[in-house]
Amino acid sequence: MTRIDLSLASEGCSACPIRHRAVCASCEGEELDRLETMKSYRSWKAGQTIAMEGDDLPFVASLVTGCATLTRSLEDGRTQMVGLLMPSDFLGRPGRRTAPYEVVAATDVTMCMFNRSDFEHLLRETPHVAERLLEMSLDELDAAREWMLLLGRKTAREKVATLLSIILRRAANDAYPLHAELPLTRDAMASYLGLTIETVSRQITALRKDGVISLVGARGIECPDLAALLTEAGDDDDGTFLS
Amino acid sequence: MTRIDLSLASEGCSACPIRHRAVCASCEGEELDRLETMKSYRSWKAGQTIAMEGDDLPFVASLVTGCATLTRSLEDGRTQMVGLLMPSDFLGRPGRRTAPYEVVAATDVTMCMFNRSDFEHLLRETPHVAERLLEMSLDELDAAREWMLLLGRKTAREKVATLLSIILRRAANDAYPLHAELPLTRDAMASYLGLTIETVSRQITALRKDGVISLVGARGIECPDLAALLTEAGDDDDGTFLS
DNA sequence: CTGTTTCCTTGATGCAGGTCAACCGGCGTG
DNA sequence: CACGCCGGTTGACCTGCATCAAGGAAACAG
Repeated sequence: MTRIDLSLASEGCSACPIRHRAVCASCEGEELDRLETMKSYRSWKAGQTIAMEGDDLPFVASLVTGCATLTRSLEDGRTQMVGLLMPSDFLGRPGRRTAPYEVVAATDVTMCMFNRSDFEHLLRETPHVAERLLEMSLDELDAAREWMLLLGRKTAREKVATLLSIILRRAANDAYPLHAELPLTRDAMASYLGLTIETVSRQITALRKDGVISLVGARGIECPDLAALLTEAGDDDDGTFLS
Repeated sequence: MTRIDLSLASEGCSACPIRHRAVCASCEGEELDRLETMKSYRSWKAGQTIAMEGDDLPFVASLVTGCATLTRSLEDGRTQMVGLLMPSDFLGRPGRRTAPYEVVAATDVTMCMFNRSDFEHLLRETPHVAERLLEMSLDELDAAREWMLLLGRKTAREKVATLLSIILRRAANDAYPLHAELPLTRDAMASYLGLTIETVSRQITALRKDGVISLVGARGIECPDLAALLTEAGDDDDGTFLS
């Protein structure tokens, strides 16, 4: 169920891959030392549940590697993804004990965890961290609002094109054609987009047949012309809304 | 276009109706005095635009009275409401100059405004305020996520029932049957819910015919049985997601 | 190697909600 | 008073996506 990732545990914060983007980004010297003593790593395998809706969540954490999803559900079982955590994203909320949504590892995941009440103390004493957390929360709020526009008004094709463009943009290697490995199953994509698996599959097929993207192996996608994909996405503004 | 609300301008913060819920909630004494010197009031009539998408927004503000909407749009004109500001809610983001969405007064509106860079200074110097702003932002994020569940997965009837229940709950006078005046036009409701005007109208009619609600005059609704309405809304948890 | 499971694709069909259009009542204005 | 306008309702029709169903391919276990 749980395993310690030794390669990370043995290194200090200064070698951390999310050192300069996570909630700890603005910490230096003493503050960083303090964080160092508070943190612990924990990993989950793809598909494992990190927390259930309503669970007690005694920690907060930064996602170090992998990808995790936040999902809310209705009583009859319909579900909607409401958050997608990527490396450096923050999980948990100071001042709240229970998780308001299910948290699931979409790929293998490693988190850098802090005891919640310890972290709350830290927040009160180091404005740096509080400031950075506010900034990250506001970014997430912006992302959520962009996502609302997608859910409320975009067509299935636009939704799929938008998601693919986000993933490609994240992968952001400067190679052409743009290439990325999908961190999400069709199921997770459908949950993200407020669609069914079948519709996602059909739209991906359609985009492929129209030459906007191509599939490489089981999980890879390529896009020869990002501008074309962005046009399909309905808004050709920057649309960087995964925070 | 702009007018000063004298009844508010003449009073100090201590008489402010949102004194204990807004971003200033935790301020006392000197901090409050400082806010007092920084603030100014401004009002808009229902329907007026407070800021356009992309506009420079040189202030941040607390909504004192009335109701305002935040709306994002696609290039071809489709729009989605992404925020609904009620009294005590905060508008603007420290560290950003331009509004990422259109802000419109849904009813007559009065705001308590601060110059943005002055407010940013204040934030850095008074952790109280920063803390409160973080708390409010996280509440808004929760609200946005609940809203995403609605947009992605609820049926038209559930959407309308959810919105009505939120409005009734906000109005929260203990009288029965529960009563409220709708602060939103059908248009605004449709924008909120990711539906068309026609569908909203039909669903309201349907709920009325089914005895779940009744209409009183042009803008009033009554609900004899909130539990029944919440059942129609699809989730009978508390669903308080207007922050 | 074979059976099972998981993930994905494709096809056939139905329906919720969008679109287009007409109409109604209230209200402000010339 | 007549008129136009605005917000809302209702009807007829259409379509985009969900639903139901079947089958393929890759990964894995025995």
